[in-house]
Amino acid sequence: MEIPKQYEPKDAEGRWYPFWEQNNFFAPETQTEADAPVFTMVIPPPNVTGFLHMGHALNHTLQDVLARWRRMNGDKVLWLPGTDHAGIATQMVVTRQLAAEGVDRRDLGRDKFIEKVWEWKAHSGGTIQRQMRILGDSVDWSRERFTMDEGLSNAVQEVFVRLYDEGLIYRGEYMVNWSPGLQTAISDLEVEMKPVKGNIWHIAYPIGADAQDSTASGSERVEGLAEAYAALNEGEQKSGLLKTPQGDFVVVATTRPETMLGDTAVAFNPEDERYAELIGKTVILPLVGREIQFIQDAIVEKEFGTGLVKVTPAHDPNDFAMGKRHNLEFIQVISKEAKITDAAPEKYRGMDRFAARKAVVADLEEAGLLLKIEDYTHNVGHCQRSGQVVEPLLSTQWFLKMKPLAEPALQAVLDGRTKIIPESVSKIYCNWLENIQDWCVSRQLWWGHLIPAYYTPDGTIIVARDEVEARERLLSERLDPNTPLTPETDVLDTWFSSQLWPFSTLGWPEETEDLKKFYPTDVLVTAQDIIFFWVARMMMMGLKFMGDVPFRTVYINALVLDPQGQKMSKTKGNVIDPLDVFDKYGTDAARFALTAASTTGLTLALQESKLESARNFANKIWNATRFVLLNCGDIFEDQEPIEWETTLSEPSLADRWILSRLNAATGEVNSALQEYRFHEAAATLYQFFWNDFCDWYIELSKPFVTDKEITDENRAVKRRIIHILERSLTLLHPLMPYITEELWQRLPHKGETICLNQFPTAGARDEQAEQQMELFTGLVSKLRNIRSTFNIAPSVSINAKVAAAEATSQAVINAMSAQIKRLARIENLEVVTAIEIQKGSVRDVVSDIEIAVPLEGLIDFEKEKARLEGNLTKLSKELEGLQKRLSNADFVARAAAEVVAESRARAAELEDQITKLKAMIEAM
RNA sequence: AGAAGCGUAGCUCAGUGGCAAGAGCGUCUGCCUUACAAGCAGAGGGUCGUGAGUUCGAGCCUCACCGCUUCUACCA
Repeated sequence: MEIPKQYEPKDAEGRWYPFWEQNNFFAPETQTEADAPVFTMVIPPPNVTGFLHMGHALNHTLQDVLARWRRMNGDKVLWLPGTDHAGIATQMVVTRQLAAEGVDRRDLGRDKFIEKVWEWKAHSGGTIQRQMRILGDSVDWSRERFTMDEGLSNAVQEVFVRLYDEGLIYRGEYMVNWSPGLQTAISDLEVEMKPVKGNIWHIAYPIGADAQDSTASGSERVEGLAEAYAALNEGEQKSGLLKTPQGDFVVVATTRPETMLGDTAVAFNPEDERYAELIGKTVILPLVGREIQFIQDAIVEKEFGTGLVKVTPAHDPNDFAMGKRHNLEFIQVISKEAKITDAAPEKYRGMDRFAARKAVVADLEEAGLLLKIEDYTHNVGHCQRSGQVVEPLLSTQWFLKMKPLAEPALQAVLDGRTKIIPESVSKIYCNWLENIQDWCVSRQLWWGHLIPAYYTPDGTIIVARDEVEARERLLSERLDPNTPLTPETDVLDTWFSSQLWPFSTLGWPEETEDLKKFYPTDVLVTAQDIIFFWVARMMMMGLKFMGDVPFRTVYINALVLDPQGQKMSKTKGNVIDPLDVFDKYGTDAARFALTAASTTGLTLALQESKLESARNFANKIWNATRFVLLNCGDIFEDQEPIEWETTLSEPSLADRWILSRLNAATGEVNSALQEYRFHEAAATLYQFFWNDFCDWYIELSKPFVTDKEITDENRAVKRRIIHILERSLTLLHPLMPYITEELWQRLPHKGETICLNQFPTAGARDEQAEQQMELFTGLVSKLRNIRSTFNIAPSVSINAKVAAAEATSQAVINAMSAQIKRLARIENLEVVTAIEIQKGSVRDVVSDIEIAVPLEGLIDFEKEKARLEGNLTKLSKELEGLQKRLSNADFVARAAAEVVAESRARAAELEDQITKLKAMIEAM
């Protein structure tokens, strides 16, 4: 049989996915047992425009581990795939593509553009799906969904209408985050605050009553204000006014001087005595000439800047609130294009906001009103998608009231109906819900779900599923059903449809079989950056429309960092493409590395070394199987799976031990996955397979397995090794699907695929066998250690004497003596009752066993003495600690009885070893 | 500004109040021992951030401090 010495992942990875998919192994219908438990997950839908990034690779791997594990446990598993229409991102991609062809989106028109998007999706939209197949995602492709599908669009419409009818959706003119780059409103969550180096400009506003026409128009320069301001700041501030021969001035400080064109008040704190005298007075707004009032508002902090704030109600959220409170005028001086409007003086009209800032500053300087410029770094909102500075703008938009929806979603997590892992994330979740703000859901885009609303010529809003229903609603509101209706052109925020994902994908609002069977889902595996965007909103919608939480458990997977522990970002240029990684190391290795790195933390630094060791592990699995196939293939009589052999020969110590270790590993893997401790499952499998199975069991099997004769005993060992290997591959399959399928298919097996092979359940441990094996491995290791310490070449044989105090130890040594000799390369192993003092021997002790290795002439006595004394010191120190503890009456009285007993036993063992070591040193 | 999390071997991280604090990688030594050099065998490496407290007993619990990270809110 030809089997390469190195595992070549490409081969197996290309072959098995089509086989799995064509045979429908991943459809829940594959599980035909009627009362099988149902296990459901919906995939966090990636953007249809996107490519999978490292975060997806991790996210999908963990979901696939769960799905495959549960499926092998006999559950009816549905892992539902799909993609998100990603309004902004997709519109940008297609717009850019059209632009490259020389076509302007606006010339094309809305309907044609949307056609183009669908065309684009048909041709280029399959990337995600192809990549998911490479990852090995065991999703049910027959149930794949897209957020713009007809069914999901119906769900969106239905939800919108119902929420509107309940008064939870409203339309109105409010301050929103406007993205001038995208020409749409965006939600608070889509605004990213970034520190920007800027300035605070201190500007003098002349007091109205005293103001001369000249200063108001700015045609004549005011002299000496800056000096007066400096003087004012020197002394005690009784009054905040600047008194000059040309009249009194107040000073405001601002980071956005261009917005002064829209100022309609100047505000100060009611408790600020410096400005109390200003009540009832007005200022003349420089450059504009508008007379505006003073207001008092507690939001203004006395200590910040000058304690006076210019108020621009149409261009700042706080000022907007003040404007509402004090009934101020709202003057929009910045347009949706971020240009100065006609509401501003002619000179500035049409200027870009940043150009206008420069012009305003220059003109104030000219007029002598600019008193101070401070450097200042402050947080400025940027549009997450376009990167442009967000403009707070007064705009008519649709909003969703969140408080009434948030309350049940909060409660569901507090009372544990949905469990968030890790626990710390649920605090973040709760905190956000407790302070939730209304959500601006309308977007001025073309690609997305149209808001189901109509307007009559007089501006009455009719929300309805379609025009027919709209006319019915007109009638029911006693309006003319033939009134001309203009449909709304705004679309909904993409997250408005994503929040319905756990039930819209199952057919809602229809009462489908799937919906009944699969809702609520069991687990949502997702990333922490979409807890607010997505998880919290799904919770709200699930509770609202399904009356139950959308998922029992939310598992937050780690954020994948680069090898230096830095967040990956395009600007830093440290983004790692998962497909490159999967290509280089193999899918199974990459999956294993990601699973093994999924520890309790919220981040995960992806190191090459982890991928390498995972690749080496895959190779180890390959070669262990290669060994079995080459040496045990001769007993494959038929394809019947090989069970644990008990009849041909009595199981040896090694046999009992490996079965016990397998049971231990099986139990640990099952409980680790049950509790989402992915790294523990991976570590357990790695250690069991490599350290127990390969390092010891396969090694111990060699004399039997490579024997040309097939005795009953040899046959039994072969059958046992095949059994353990088959069980190991099955345990490994959820983490490493391709290599395990590839190898399992070559072993005697039942069933078409390892994907549906029964996952092992843990049998009983054999404590005695484990203890005895520990004695054996300890002895072999000690002998190897002696060889290594004295530089005995592997080719050189040595002799050894051993004497065990306990009868059980003696029995183990006798039973395993051939193996001890083979593994430690001992020519003659003498088992004696006591070792007499003998010069020229290396002495040591392991557990209750004394060892002597005659190495006449090879021993440096000084060094050897130092070595033994080193051991002695170490043991004595430990014993000292134990004795101190045991002599403490409080410890003996209060500590658990087992702990005390253990300490005593350990102390006794140490005393024994110390005595032996002392004798050995003495004898030298 | 608030909130949360993290500081354990050279690196990345595990670690239920109680065995002698672990793993992978890296380092050092010796091996092409018939499954695997992507391997085998052996070794070295730790005042568990600092300081106090609780406890018979603390890497783990409490408090303070230092350092790093993230999230939320945003004051002109």
